[in-house]
Amino acid sequence: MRTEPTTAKGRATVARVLDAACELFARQGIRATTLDQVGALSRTGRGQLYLYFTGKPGLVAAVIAQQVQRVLDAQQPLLGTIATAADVREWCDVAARQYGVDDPIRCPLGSLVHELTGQDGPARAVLAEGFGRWRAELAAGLRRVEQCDELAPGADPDAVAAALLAVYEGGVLLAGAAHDPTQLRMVLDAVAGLALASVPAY
Amino acid sequence: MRTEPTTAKGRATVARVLDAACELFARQGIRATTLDQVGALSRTGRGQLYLYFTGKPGLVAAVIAQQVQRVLDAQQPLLGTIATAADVREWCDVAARQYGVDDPIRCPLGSLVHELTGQDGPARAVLAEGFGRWRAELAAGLRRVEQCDELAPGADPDAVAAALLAVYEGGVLLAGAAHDPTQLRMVLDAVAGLALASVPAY
DNA sequence: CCGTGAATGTACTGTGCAGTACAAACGTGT
DNA sequence: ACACGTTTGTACTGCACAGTACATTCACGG
Repeated sequence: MRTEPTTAKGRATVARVLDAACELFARQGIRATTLDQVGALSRTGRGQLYLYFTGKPGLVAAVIAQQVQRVLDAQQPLLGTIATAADVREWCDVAARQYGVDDPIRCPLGSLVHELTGQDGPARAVLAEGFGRWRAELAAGLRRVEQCDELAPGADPDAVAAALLAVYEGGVLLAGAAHDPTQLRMVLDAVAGLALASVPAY
Repeated sequence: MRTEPTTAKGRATVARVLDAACELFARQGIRATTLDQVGALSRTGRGQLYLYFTGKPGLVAAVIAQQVQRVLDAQQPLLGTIATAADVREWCDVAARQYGVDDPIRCPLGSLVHELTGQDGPARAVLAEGFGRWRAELAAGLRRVEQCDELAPGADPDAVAAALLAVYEGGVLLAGAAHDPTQLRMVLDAVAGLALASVPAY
């Protein structure tokens, strides 16, 4: 961001651009999104894009930071209250259900990983740190589950958290390739089933 | 492929182009690879690219088919002989160890998923079918493990196979974001640990 | 009501890359 | 040795998009 906006109008424009870019990057990828598309969706001209961001690389960096914040904010209410095995299953359910049969299946964070070239080290670091925080919050929830003795015996909350996050990202990938959201549900259920103490109905 | 090569020389050229394109697509992605780069690496000119392939989309389709075949061929010896829990752990170990600390961490198949636009339906289908075969071979191996009673009680071989593949793809993604191959190893070990019967040393 | 800095829109430029045309070299059968 | 189809290299064209320059409009303080 070259010039900080000083007026309310300017800040609104920056927010609109960020929103539009988040949307487009998540839906069709970074390289497939042109600055004209961002301009059209946010109803701004080229002028602002180069006034508030230093060109496309700058916009990408800003969007990644924003997208990380968004995802974590969206996850927080669910992750923060995980305390039982049922809550974990609920989290899986929500994660799987967010993708309809029609819209493209991509994680707004995961889909960005492969589009960063070797030279955007900082952006990649922000992304990696976002995944780290995500995993940490999940691990905190799983530790509470462990307190209730609803974790499978011998399962390490940190390892399970990393595994759940990975299986989610991988599940999104496979489901995206097959255009079939149920593949995501299947793998999430599979790992959840292995990691949580089976609670027979007695 | 517009024109099939009829001579040995022509076939050799096609093979060289396919090799070079596989390499470049896997390393830097489809959109980041120019036809000139493919030409340079395979020591061919533009002429051949448009003689044997119908332009870039055609090349992409051919490369995907080739890449699927390659990965499955490479996996076959290992997957075909899985019979015990130790074999599964060995598979995880090999999968994790293939990435050095320096080279970019990307699955040659997984990294392609996000680069296909909505319009390359056939290419995506080939990719999805490749994942399907991969999972099927893994599942066959896990069924043999089940025969030995070395699968965790109640674990379904098919579900575990899907989960292992997903956690591999997701682990590659996370490890790639963090530039840290150990993240892949961690999540593979975590899922393998949950899915395989714990064999205490007694 | 005017002046100044912020914000906005547009028209222009350069470049990198996909796609095309075509001429030269190769090689195989007769 | 010749002829013809195959293979190869290169030079050209057009376009899409990032980046730039600049003229115009807005809004707030004096």
